[in-house]
Amino acid sequence: MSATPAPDKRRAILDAAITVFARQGFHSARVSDVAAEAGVAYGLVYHYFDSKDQMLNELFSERWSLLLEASQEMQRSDASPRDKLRGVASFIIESYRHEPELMKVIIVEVTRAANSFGRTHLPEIRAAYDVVAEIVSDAQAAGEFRDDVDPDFAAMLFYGAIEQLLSGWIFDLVPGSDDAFEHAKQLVVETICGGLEPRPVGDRVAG
Amino acid sequence: MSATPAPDKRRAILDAAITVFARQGFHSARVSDVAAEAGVAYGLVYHYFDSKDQMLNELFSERWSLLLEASQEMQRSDASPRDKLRGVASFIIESYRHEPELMKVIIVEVTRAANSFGRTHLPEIRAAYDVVAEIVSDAQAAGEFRDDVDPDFAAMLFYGAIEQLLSGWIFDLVPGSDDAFEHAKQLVVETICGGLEPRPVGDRVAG
DNA sequence: CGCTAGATTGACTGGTCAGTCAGCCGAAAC
DNA sequence: GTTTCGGCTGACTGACCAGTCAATCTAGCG
Repeated sequence: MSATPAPDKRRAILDAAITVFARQGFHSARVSDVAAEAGVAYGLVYHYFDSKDQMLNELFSERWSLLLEASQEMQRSDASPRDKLRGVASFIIESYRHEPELMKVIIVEVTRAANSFGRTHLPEIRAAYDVVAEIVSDAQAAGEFRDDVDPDFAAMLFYGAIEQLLSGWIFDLVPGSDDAFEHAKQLVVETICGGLEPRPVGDRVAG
Repeated sequence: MSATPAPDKRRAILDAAITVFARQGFHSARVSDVAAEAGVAYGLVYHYFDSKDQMLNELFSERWSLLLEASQEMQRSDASPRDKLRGVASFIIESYRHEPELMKVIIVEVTRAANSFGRTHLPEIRAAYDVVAEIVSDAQAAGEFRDDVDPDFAAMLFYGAIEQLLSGWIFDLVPGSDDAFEHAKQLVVETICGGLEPRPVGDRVAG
């Protein structure tokens, strides 16, 4: 009947993989751990997936496409550049708030693992950077951002900063309360747009 | 005689480890690869080192202590906050310019590998963040930086941004010419201190 | 009921390496 | 010349684990 014959078990395995990869890291996670966590026989994992790698690839792509989509939607909107950036930052931070394990896996095992899975997914990752670069570029064309900063450069700073924040929460370098999340959303954009040095006059009119 | 009996071979092994780890990544680098690269018998590696891990640990700590020292020196100097930050950024970027393989290993295998070696060296890594946080904190006390941004938060943004830049060069996301390095030193500090939005009046008086 | 097909099981295999170890070699000591 | 000892060698071992596969189970169907 359906194209995906028995989606329950397949999903259960994927969910178990999130938990196990987040807990032990992809490398030291055994396939048997995933099977056990899912309450399923070892062999069944290979019924639904070609390899251990494929599970991670699927987890990443599934989620990253949402991020990409959300970013593009922000970019297309008629919000201010600052609000567009805030939208992207919010989406990422909200993703972490709601699914910290999945985001941990994505950041730690893919995005920041440029040697292994990061390389595989480089095009997808870069696509997300490009959207941010576009936001900056448009803002420059409209005179709302200074034009002596390369948009790609700005995009790297933006993502680097947010990833570092998430890493801080993931590894308890810094407490990750709901309050901290809300605060961070504002602050990361405020800092990147406004800078650390005080503005001469009063604060600019916030969007 | 000397405390370190035959430093030549030991150093040769360590240097070979840099090359091999940078080329293949720590995980897929075999100890036999390191021995071959050093032109040395397999067993000799274990004469000088307890384990494969120890080599990486030593490479990291050796270099990171220099970074920490340089940062502390900047922090103690009477330069402007902006110049202090530029000093730290410059040191890191210069390190990459002169020893790209070593820096690649440090960033990719330790700093951004929070699951494995990053965890081991967390105290050292955090110490470097703390110095930057102190620079920011002092600047705030002197009224030179706005005080509504948490210094630890600012430090994370700063390091996140720089690491992302290095990653871009390391993995050829972005060309890494001498020019790009000089430009990046200026721009990363300028962006973080000055922000992406244009300053109302003329540029502030640079230090 | 007998048949088929897909889901499910888990013991087993094959390959990969980190780390060991028994011994070799050359130089200094006597 | 012989002894000693640390640097040095590389074949070998033991552990680990991804992926395989033959067999069993279950459900639908005529």
